[in-house]
Amino acid sequence: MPDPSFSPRRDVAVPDKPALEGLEQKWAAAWEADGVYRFDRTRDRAGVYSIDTPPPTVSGSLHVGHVFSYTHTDTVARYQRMRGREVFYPMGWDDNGLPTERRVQNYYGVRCDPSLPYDATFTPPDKPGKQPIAVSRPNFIELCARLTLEDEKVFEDLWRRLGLSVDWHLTYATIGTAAQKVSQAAFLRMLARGDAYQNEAPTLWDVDFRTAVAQAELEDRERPGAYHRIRFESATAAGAFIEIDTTRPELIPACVALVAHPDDERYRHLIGTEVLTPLFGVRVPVKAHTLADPEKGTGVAMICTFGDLTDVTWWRELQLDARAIILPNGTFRAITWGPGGTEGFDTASAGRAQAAYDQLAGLSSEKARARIVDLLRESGDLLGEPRPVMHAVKFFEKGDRPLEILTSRQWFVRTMDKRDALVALGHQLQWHPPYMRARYENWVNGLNGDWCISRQRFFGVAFPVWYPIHQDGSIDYAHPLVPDESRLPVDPSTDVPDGYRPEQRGVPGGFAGDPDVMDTWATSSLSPQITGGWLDDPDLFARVFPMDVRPQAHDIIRTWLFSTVLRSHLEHGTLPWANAAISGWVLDPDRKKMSKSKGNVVTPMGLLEEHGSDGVRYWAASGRPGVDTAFDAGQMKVGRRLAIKLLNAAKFALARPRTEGGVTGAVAVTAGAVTAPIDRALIERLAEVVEGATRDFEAYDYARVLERTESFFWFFCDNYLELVKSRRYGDHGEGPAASANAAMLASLSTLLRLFAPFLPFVTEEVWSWWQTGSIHRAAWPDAAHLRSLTGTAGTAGDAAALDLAVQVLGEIRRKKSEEKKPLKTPAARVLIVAPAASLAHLPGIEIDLKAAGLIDRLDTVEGDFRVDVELGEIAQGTPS
RNA sequence: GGGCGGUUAGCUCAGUUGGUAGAGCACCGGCUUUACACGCCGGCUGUCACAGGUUCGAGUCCUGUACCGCCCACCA
Repeated sequence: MPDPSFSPRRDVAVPDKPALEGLEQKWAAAWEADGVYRFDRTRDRAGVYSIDTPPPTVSGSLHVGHVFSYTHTDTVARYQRMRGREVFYPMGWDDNGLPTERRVQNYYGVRCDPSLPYDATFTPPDKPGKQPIAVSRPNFIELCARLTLEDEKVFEDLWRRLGLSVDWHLTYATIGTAAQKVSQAAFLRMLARGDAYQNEAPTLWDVDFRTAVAQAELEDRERPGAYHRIRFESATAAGAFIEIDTTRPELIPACVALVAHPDDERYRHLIGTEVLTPLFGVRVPVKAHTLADPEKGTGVAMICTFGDLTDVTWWRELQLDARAIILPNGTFRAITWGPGGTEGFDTASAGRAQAAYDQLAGLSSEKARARIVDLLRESGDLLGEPRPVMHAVKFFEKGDRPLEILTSRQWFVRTMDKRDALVALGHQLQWHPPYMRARYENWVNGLNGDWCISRQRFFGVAFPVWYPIHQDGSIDYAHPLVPDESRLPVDPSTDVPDGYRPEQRGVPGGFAGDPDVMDTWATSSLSPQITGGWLDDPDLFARVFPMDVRPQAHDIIRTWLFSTVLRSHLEHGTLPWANAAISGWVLDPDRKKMSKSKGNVVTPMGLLEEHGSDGVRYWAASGRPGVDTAFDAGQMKVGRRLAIKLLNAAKFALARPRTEGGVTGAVAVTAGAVTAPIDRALIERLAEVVEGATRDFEAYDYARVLERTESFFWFFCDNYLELVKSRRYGDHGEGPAASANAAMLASLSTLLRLFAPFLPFVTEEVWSWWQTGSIHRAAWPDAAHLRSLTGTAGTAGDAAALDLAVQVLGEIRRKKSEEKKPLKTPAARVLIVAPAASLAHLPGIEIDLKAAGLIDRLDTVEGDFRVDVELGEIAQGTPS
């Protein structure tokens, strides 16, 4: 059976002192020059293995966790390449979004003001000034692009050093033109189909970033708070009160109702009555709703617009008034109370309400809370003192203050009506490890609203939409103006809708651009379409999509993975990929997630320099799919030693034996060349390793492949090579030497290729000593080919022969160790007691055993297995 | 409150159809052995979290409990 990867050179060149130093630079340059990882787009879909690479956020630095998970993907990519598939392995940069905005603002000392026109001559100051300079959105975006370009270069250098086999011609940026065009086109298609819609509704709002955020970007944080027992007086029976508990007394001015459970006997008689809010004297109804929990507080809750998501539900389902008090920046807005005052704020005691409220206007929620507690205490409406409590509060994951809920106009993607389809797609997807599907399903089933994709920010993909302005100056949101796809990407803050002139911007009868940008996930959820050339290169798209794998970490299943599945479902009616390979996190030795500060102490580049890229990759690849793994420099040292061992073992295997016939280290190994029982057993064992490794790689269990290969390799070095050393040097003739050489070379070739996905540098180095071409384009080892080397007779019984040899050799070693004798001490007499069936294998291994064990006399007796060893003396004159 | 993982040697972890408990690191002892002292050989180390159950036999399967971690939740 031909093995095209096994084409040894005639001029084998093994260095005297092989070393790892410098291999990364040497081979990274060679791979680039030779285009080893270049994607060949002439292959059809079946011949391609396509990867939906996660784009790391560039406005930060790469940390150990990135090295960890990207290595996992790279091992699979390299395996697939060696299996003969053309690997589509792009690299993206997530330079879109809030983190970049923040960095650019600080770095250049600027602030985005979308109302300004583009200034082509603008250059940022050398040093950021005290007062941020206001710049237009296009100028701001230019600065973002400029800064991220620098970051991206640093990232690329690290990835090359780590040995990621990406095709560096296939890069993308989430703010790049291609990404903008795809995002906008996909949005317009959603709009046309009705999958995207605009709505003015209560929305989760971050008061610092002053933008809407999505459910997926929430996180709960434990914060100290306090229950305040507040009394509401009956509107009809003076002196009768209802008591409630609240953690947000400052929202009393926004109170629109009280609510109790319909089955709660204590309050049933009050349902349908009205009460007056304390301090403000607003008449609000007492309502019944099943979400009111009799166990919580007093059993009656205050409904405000809006304190939390339950308030939104109550407000909507009970059809209550809206009484909004918080501005987008988180402060209490100015309000006129009393009959004829600001809508919704009618009250019986206007003067008192106004006096109270004026003390809150302009304050943040936190400050207003402290103030209103004083007022309530003075009025007697606060019963007892606040009772401190720790409770979970919702935050934007990147935010510093609790979220508020504000009514605003936002763009949404319909997801609630697609949950069943999304769950079904989750079942079609192959998850590695499988239990990660539960997180996805959990999330989909827990969705409580459509996906809000608009953000009131600047550095993102703009909504390609304008609105007509009525003659009265109001904006006609119901009839958005959209561009033809051929115009994309557009920036509605500078571009003009078809049929309008620039001077019509913002004037009655003219148009207004949509001021918002898309959520970063609304763009990155299209990563397969962006990299695959969905719009511009349908030929490429057909060759790579749906993709083979999405590698990513488990913390963004609810965001990136979910949204990508959704978008692919909407746009193509299919899954975006067949497999999801989920990586775990890197943890501190004390089991905490690697923190930023630690990540800065342990820089990835520093690790690569200290332990070598192969050493670091070894550690990374030992982390099983989906499993959080402790940071362990010890494992990197082990990996480095493994790489060094490979150099030395290869040097030995390729050394020219001292034979008259001039058999060199690199003869081609042909069918039937492996004849000695020990050699045949080794090859059979290796064939089994290859089968297992292939099976595991197909299941994305790269860690097991490494484990299997490594385990075999150490056996190969410590036992097999020691056993056959003498024979392969030709001490017992050319025939026996040829068998050992054939087995050694076949093993070396196979081991190098098994290790190649994990240790790309050292394996390429060794490969280059005696083979042509890159090992990373060589064929993955084949068990059938290996077995053909042992001829057609089969290898039954050979395994037992090898086992016996190893056991006896072990006993001799133990004896020498026990007696603290040098290993070169001869064994004067060795007696093997063993069953006849076992002893029958002895003739086949006797030569190797005697040579390796320095045995002078070897006897055998039938019986239960035992080995007796008598040591001799080291002969005088033995060279030391 | 719901869900998902985990609990095996001092440490980090394997243990895939149930069949006498494993590796590496660390530790101890020994050895310059014509690939490697960035090496080699040998040794020490376990109520497999706990309690039941199924089975001839359970680290492995079932039930429950405890603890750790993560995800989710309408936390007034």
